[in-house]
Amino acid sequence: MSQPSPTGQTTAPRRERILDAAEELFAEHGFDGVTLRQIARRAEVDVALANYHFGKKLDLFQAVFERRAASLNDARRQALRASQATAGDEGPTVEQIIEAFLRPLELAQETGDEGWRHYLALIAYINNSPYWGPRMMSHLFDDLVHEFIAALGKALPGARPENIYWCYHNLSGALTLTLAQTKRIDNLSGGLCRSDDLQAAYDHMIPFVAAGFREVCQR
Amino acid sequence: MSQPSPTGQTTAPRRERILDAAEELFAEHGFDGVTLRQIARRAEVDVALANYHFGKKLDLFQAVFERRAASLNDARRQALRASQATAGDEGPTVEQIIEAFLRPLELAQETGDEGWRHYLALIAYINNSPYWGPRMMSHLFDDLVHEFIAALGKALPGARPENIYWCYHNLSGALTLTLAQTKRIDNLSGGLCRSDDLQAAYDHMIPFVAAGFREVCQR
DNA sequence: CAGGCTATTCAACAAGCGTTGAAAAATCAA
DNA sequence: TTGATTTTTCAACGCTTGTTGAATAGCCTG
Repeated sequence: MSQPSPTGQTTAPRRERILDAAEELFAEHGFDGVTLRQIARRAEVDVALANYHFGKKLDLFQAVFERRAASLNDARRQALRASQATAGDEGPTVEQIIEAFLRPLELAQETGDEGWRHYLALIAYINNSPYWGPRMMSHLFDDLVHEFIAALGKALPGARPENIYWCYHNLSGALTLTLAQTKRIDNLSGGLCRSDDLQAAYDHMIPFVAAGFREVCQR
Repeated sequence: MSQPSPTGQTTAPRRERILDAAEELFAEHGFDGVTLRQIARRAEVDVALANYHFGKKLDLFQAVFERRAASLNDARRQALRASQATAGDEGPTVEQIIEAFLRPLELAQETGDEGWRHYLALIAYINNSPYWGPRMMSHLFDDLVHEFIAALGKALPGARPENIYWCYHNLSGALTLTLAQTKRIDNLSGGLCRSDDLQAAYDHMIPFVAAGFREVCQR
């Protein structure tokens, strides 16, 4: 009676509902800004159940962080491979690589599954946090990032590795702020730009970043 | 007997010590990740004193946020004015404008005053936070940002305002991650890049961003 | 239907939280 | 030295927090 509900909304398995609620709340308020009781309330579940399924609060946080990581990494890796397959011997261009790095995120956010939007906002929170940031990000994303950086190195022959890393840092920052969905650019532009218009965000980000890479790494 | 201490370290006026401690802790752990008791302990002060000087916890947070805002805005505005003064009728170039936007931050962080480093990390935290972000940032920084955007508009004749705002968004993201000082790029690059090497960070960021603006806004 | 396992709730714990009012100390003016 | 004012401490409040152990309900296997 729990899974095949007609609406398919509130009756998902409780374990999953806890993850969903935690994902949304952690993304908006951070680890310390959220209470296990708030999570339980939103999941319509008893407080103790989170503990039964996930252990301590920090373990729940990590479970949320890891739930979608593999599938996200697969999508991005696959996009990179695809661009490499269609390219010639010299490999894909900078634009194509950045495109492969970013578009899967846009697609994930556009599935209509709000969970992905919250998840990516959570990644933004973690990536920008001096405390959780380095360790948690490294653990899940370093391998993938190094693949992309290697591809960029090939697309920018003769570039100094140091320069590539600094450029990646700039890319990562622009992306992080986009994922955070803070609505700041909405206010600033008087409604001309909308944080939730992801296609516009990435359409402007890709040429911006590609030009930056070329400028810094290729002269 | 309190101010003219020989070392000038721990004997600063207590009100200021509270702000310093709060600044550092809020920057690292966010608003909810810090306890008034932790702040008081670091400031070597009684818990109740924070309340006496600043009121509620949120008021203290805002006091920290506002303490250095005016002087920072002045420095950046002055840098913009200087670049406008030395430029001809068509105004400063994109590089010069970005330079004016960023270098005062580098200088602030390099004064040796650790407080500035913490303060700028706090701004990164706020700017990336969906909850505090838009309102608090707008209140203190919108006027200045609009001045810079106007200058960029003049340096990029014919550019669509929408494109300029999206480029500013990318710039803001790269800057925010730099200010956060998360050490992620240090790990990723195997020590090749250092988050606290601000000159390197800005030296790479300025041409990167300027090229991005040109690419997106000027063709 | 019986029995074992998993999932879920209930009730409560000690600890720590932000905040407060009143007492004490320090500072300053006359 | 007085007395008034500001600054700082003390002690405590009511409340919420994360976490837990025991009790209950649900579910599958035989």
